[in-house]
Amino acid sequence: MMDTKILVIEDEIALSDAIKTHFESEGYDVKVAFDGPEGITFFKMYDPDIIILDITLPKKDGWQVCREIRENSSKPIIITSIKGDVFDKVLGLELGADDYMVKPIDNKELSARVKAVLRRCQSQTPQADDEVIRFENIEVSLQKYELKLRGRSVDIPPKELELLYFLASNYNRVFTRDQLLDKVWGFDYLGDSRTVDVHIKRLREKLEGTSEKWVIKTVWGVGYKFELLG
Amino acid sequence: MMDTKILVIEDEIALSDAIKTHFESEGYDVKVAFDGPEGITFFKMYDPDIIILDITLPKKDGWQVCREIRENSSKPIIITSIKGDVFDKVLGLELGADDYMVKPIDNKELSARVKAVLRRCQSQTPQADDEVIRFENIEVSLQKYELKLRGRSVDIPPKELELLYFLASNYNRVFTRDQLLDKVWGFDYLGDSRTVDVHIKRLREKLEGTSEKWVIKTVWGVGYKFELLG
DNA sequence: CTGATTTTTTAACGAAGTTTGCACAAAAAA
DNA sequence: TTTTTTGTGCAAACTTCGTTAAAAAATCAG
Repeated sequence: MMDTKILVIEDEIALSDAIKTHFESEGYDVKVAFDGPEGITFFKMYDPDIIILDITLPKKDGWQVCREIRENSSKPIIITSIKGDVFDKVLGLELGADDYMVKPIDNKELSARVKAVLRRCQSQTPQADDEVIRFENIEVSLQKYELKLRGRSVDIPPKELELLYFLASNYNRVFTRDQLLDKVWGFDYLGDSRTVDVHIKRLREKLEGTSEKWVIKTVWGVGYKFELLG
Repeated sequence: MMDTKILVIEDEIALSDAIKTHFESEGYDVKVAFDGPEGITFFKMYDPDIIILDITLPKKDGWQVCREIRENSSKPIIITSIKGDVFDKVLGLELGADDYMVKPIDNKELSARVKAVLRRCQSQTPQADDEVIRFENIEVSLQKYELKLRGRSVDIPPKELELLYFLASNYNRVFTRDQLLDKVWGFDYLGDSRTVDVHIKRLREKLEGTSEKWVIKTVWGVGYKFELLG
């Protein structure tokens, strides 16, 4: 298998080091650039398969770098943004970014996203996308923003879908309300943790009686989990 | 229960008073410093969980204070600045501030930000692998918050689970009630050591007859241990 | 842009579950 | 026996949870 090459454009050395070490341990080939112009140069020289690009960079910011890379190439780009940054999803997508993450970066999550993005870009059929979670009688697609129960499409608001998707893709694991706010609502979210309860309630209404094999369970004093039953 | 300590470094007395009153009414412990050096001193003495730091301060400005705090600690810092101040977000982020607010300060928003920042800092940690403790017929997972006896999932309240987890992961070692209160309930817990007895009792009820190979044993005059037999 | 509709968030309150303090009984050492 | 330590039952205090309703925010259609 040919080594997949990752270019990391990131000025915070501690972070870029961590990412480099992590991906190298997973068998990728990694190169790091520390500012915008260096990023562009390395991109041309190194010809990476995927770029992980920070928004706040010295000399030339991430948006600009993204734009320039897109002039010559359609290689996938994952954008990372610091908390508190003015960060525009839509702008990112218009510039041709393929995914984005808000710092702090969790290596495991980054890995998953890199894999997902590569898979997406390598498979020619754009419809064939693996970001669908399936268990008995349930199917959650983040890309189509669609929930299917017993094969039937069910209307569901976006936040509920995202919450369900997150819980289901980390099944059996408990998350506190605060963790869910971070992961589903986002790092910068300001708001009450009781919000989670209400969404869970509405999810349970929709899912009620769909299957005996799984359930959204309350772990008293801790939080919630999507549990697969034996 | 809410024992979170906030250090407010702010020279404008009307404002610091308002903040103090507000957070105390929400159950936080608040201390106020009125200039830079005092802020540093209080930081060392008081060991707060979070710092709310004004930029314009007598004697030593907020940037400098931020820098000095960051030399020794990664405790979260929220910076406040007067509207119209020369105010550099990026500089702030580089110095390690965690959030910003522009005056005038709205108490509710400040509360929300404090909560959000604390949440962020707390959910940094728990990505750890699932540490499951296993002995014959027993399985304790802190990640799933689950206790399995003879392969069956058994309902158990969080404190009991944590106590069991702690004892089992330090099997054969005796802990006094006070040590258990420290380790399981938290070092700042104030309460009766008989509480431990009660939890031990209920644990024993649940675990009774599960296995001949281990037991929660009383060490008379000392405390308890999870003992492996054989 | 405006008003209607949907979604999300907040607030409140009762219900359910947990933890704790206390009193006293039982057990172990002295 | 006396003293000390531990076990247990119970009720009170406390936390957390589920649900509802209403406010606020976002989205959509015209």
